[in-house]
Amino acid sequence: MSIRIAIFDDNKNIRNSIILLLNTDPAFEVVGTFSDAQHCVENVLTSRPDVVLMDIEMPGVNGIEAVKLLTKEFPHIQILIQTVFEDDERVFDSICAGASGYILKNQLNSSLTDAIKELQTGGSPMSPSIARRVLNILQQGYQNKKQPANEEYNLTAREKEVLTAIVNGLSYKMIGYELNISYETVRSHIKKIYEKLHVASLTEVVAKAINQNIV
Amino acid sequence: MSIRIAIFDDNKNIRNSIILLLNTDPAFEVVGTFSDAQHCVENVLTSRPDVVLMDIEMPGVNGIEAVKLLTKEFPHIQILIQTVFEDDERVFDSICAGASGYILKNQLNSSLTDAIKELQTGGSPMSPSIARRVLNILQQGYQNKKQPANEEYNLTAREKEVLTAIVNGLSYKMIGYELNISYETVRSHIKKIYEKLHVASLTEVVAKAINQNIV
DNA sequence: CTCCGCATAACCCATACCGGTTATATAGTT
DNA sequence: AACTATATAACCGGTATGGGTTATGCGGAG
Repeated sequence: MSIRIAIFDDNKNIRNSIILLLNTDPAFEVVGTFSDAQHCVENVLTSRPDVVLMDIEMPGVNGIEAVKLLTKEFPHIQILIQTVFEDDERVFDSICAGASGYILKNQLNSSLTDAIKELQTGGSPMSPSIARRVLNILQQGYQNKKQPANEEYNLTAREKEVLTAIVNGLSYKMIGYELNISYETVRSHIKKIYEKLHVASLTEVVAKAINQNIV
Repeated sequence: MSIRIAIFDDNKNIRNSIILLLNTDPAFEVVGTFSDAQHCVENVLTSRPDVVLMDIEMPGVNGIEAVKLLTKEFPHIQILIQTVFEDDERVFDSICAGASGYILKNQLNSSLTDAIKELQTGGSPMSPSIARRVLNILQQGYQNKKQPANEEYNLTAREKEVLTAIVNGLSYKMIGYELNISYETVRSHIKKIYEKLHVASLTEVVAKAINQNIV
């Protein structure tokens, strides 16, 4: 059974050349071509494609918005972004919107058919230059998240338990009940935590614990 | 000028077959092969490769640790992970450690040479199945980060000021002083905030404010 | 012009939290 | 055996928070 494909692209020439290309391989069947994404949900509903080829720059609803709409309605649909843009912003937004692949138009031809087949086997075709951007985004996110996590406060296991309970909003009394220790023991632990984190109130503890993800 | 390549892999057969493969193309020059990453920094220092092929599973220092060490010492080095593993954990760690590409061993051969060339032109070769995982990681990170940020609590500008002060660890008295309002007014605002955030203590406010980045 | 949201402010009372200090038992170290 | 870290526990006194209630002045929506 052939792979059903829908094409969204505002450029008629590109649409036609893609159709020509895909028709040379019996593995593909173009079931719909659309010049805008205004009615993409209905278009997909009626043409029932396995794979959607999506341009980004289009009049009206842009490709990224369309991806959001489509993945919301059809969570398992495979969407391959094909565009001339390769800025971080659009790459990131497309992925977050739910695209399964992202390839550049300047290297379509041979790779497009491979890319579609990869989509069907659970892969995510990506142009190497796009992949580089994706990696950079991930690495940056990692740094932003993990950077302040370095400082070591030498909290004991018990103190971390208490700390977690505090961050979860429990009162001293509740913490004592949860950990099967007395109210005063909870206080003892918390005093120690205050010392080690160099703070003097629960609010500061919570802020510090979350921001430096100690919990 | 040919691309200088260093290989880290504990399997002698794999090392040899990679060398054989790369030697068929004059664009490549293997300048070092190492069975472990114990002395990877020195190895790279002496062999001066443009591209490092790195296995993950190795005795002693594993490939991900090696990537961290190498990118720390040589920030501009290109490291291509080649492994049989494709679990989220290792993919994520490798990228965060600073790898520029990640391909699976079961599809080396033809693609390895292409991958190395892509690295040199600023691309990040990735096996499609790896790329899928990377996209999933990004999408999840996005959801975790952005999802809880949507809820609108209808805090007024003043309430947000008070909230920020709370998160910064100020006491009611200090907040009053900072905002030039009375202690009791601060309390009034905080009571309102409790209502709107559906909480009943400062610790909960701080945790909620930070986690849902209201501040 | 009246009602509502907002910012301001005050009061009472109860409970929670903070700081300092002290103490015991246990386990691991030197 | 003496020392250290950890977990446990208690007491006192002081300050901070939390809940409920009420009130005033201002500005915008109807």
